[in-house]
Amino acid sequence: MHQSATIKDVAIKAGCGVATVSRVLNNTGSASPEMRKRVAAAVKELDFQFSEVGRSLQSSTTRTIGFVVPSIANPVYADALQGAQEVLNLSGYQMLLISTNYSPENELSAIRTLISKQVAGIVLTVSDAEKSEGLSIIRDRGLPHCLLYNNAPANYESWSVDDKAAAERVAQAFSENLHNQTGFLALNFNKSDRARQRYEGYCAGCKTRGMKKPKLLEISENFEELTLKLKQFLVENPSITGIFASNDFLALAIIRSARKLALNVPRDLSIIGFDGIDVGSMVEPTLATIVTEPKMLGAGAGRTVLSFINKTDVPKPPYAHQTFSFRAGGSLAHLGAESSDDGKITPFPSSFDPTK
Amino acid sequence: MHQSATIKDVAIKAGCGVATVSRVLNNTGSASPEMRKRVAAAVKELDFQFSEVGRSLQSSTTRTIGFVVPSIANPVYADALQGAQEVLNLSGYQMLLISTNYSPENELSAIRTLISKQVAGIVLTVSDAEKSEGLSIIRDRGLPHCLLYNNAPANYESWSVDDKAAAERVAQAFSENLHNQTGFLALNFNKSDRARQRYEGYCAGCKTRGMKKPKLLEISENFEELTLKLKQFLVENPSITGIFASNDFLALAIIRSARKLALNVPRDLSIIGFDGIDVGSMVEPTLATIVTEPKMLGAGAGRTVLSFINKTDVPKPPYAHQTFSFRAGGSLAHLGAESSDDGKITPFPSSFDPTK
DNA sequence: ACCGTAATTGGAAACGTTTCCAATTTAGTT
DNA sequence: AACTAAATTGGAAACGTTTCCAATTACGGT
Repeated sequence: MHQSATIKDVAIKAGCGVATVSRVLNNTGSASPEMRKRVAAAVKELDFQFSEVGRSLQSSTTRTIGFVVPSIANPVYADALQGAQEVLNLSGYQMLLISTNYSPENELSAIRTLISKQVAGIVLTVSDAEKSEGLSIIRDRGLPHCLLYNNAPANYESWSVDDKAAAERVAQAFSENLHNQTGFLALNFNKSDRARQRYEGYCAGCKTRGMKKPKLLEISENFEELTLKLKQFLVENPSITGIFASNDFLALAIIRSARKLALNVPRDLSIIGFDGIDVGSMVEPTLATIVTEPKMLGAGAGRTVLSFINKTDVPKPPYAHQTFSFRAGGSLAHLGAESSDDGKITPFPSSFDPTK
Repeated sequence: MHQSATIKDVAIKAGCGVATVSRVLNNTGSASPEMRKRVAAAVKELDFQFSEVGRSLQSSTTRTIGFVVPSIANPVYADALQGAQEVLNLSGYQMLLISTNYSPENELSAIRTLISKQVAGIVLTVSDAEKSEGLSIIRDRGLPHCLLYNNAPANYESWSVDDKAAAERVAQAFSENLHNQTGFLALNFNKSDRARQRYEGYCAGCKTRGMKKPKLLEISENFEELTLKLKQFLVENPSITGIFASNDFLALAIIRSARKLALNVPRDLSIIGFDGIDVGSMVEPTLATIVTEPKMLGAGAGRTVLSFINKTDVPKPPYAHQTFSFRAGGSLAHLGAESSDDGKITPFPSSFDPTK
């Protein structure tokens, strides 16, 4: 339970001044072999490690990058963090992580906290990049930063999926398979500009391809209600043949709900997801989805901030159309002439209860 | 791009000493209303925020807790981190996060880094709690700490799933459904004491219930080879009727592989997973699995460390048998008399290719 | 008007580093 | 042997806080 030794302790034990210890340990300035030996011995004996706090105060820079994300539990951000982590570790930086639960107020206080902790840079995902107060603060201070999963306003660095283009690609997929009227399923629509941009892009894509404007199906946290909402949704919009879910998790959930309503996916209802999580290709039917690369994006954002700090070349984010790809899957059906069942549904009873 | 203001700047602008500013801002000691007003004005004008670095140096404590986990991308740890995050935030602490990629060397250097950053406490998952060098260092220093997902040696605090008991529960489930010879599927068996303890517990459970000793099927990172390995495994062990996968992800992967081999789950092969990820109950068949609560565990570990720091009552981890529960699912079949197909298999060709 | 007590205030030290600069030692040249 | 240049060394200041302590000011009560 011993207190940490300081450089002063080392100096005393080695019988020299603190300046010498500092020089020896940092390999800056000269020192006699004899002195090096004595210092090394003292360090070993005391199990000395520098206090980063002392160092930071003196150098006014911490080797710490702040991260602000909506949720760690969301695999998209978790993967991005893992990617960033690997990049940071190689450069000897650490990750100070705050999750905001999709709340703009938390974003602001998180950013303030990171600033007072004197992080060397910040990687962040905000709920609305255009209006974010925290983001302006960061800018005003001239803190190295990079957006992640936010399509950036002018002059902001950002590593992100081009949500609009990706959503248009989804419209294309539905169109190619002769779907005309589809739905868009979103969670927390108002809390994230990502969901909104996907919807926007999707509407645009549908319009371009002469499809009907997609119907919006919005749900809150509560997944239990999803089945009921889906049933209601399909009754109100009987011509719907497909649903674009704004993430894969929702896609799998809606497939389950469809199953509970005795609907066959994809025969009665096609589903396309977003994100490309691995389990999507393990389930039956496999999930048609937009595949993204969260790890690559997180790593990129990390590298970008590091490059600002080190004043090296800023890495180029991928071109918009390279931030995603479409993965075909069994959940998307082609509405050929042979398809007699055109979306008319018999919503219940549930033929199968997976909770049993 | 302005430099951060310091307390000295505030003092000058407010026309007083730094001690006064400190007292006013921290609400410690007295100050005249007039003075408070002047200081407040100066703070606002300069957009002053304390430097936590300066504060930490003086108080020799950071409001930061270090976290060491094998991987952020693994949803179990991601969820645990999210749970811890929420607890920390409420107490005004932040999370300094390092992931080790399941490597003991990285564990040690991560711990050293955290110590030199002077974290107030550490929550950590190590690959082998009995032998961890980093853990001893933490102990020697008397740093507040708590293990997460490691069953603790004596005197160590830990929030963890009782892997052995949970694995025994899996044996019970197979036994109740009249399975006799089963397999155990593990990834990175040697890198984690979790997997080993599950295997141990599972073997013990099978023995207790008079089942045959489970066969071990071990794979490396590469999921592509899984199908081939499974085929080989079943050819070599034709009497196997069920497989216990050491996590849900593996369970879903093995179900896919079974499907590729034209095997029906659960008719030809039953599967039980571990972790209880949500998608497990969305897929068809639903996944029988051990449900755990990573968020609760992460939050508990966080609270434990905070309680050490604040010298308040240490929260009690759940009793061993409350750290998990068994969730029934369609992937586990009852081998009744009507089951004519007793595990004899015709391993190929694949009748369905989900990548098409 | 005067005194004692309480409230208010600021100077200075301390926390653990790095780095400037000056002082000392060593080595090399004549 | 004397002198110069180079290498080695340590003292002290600085980074941004908090807090001890002493000094100053304000306020009631006689």
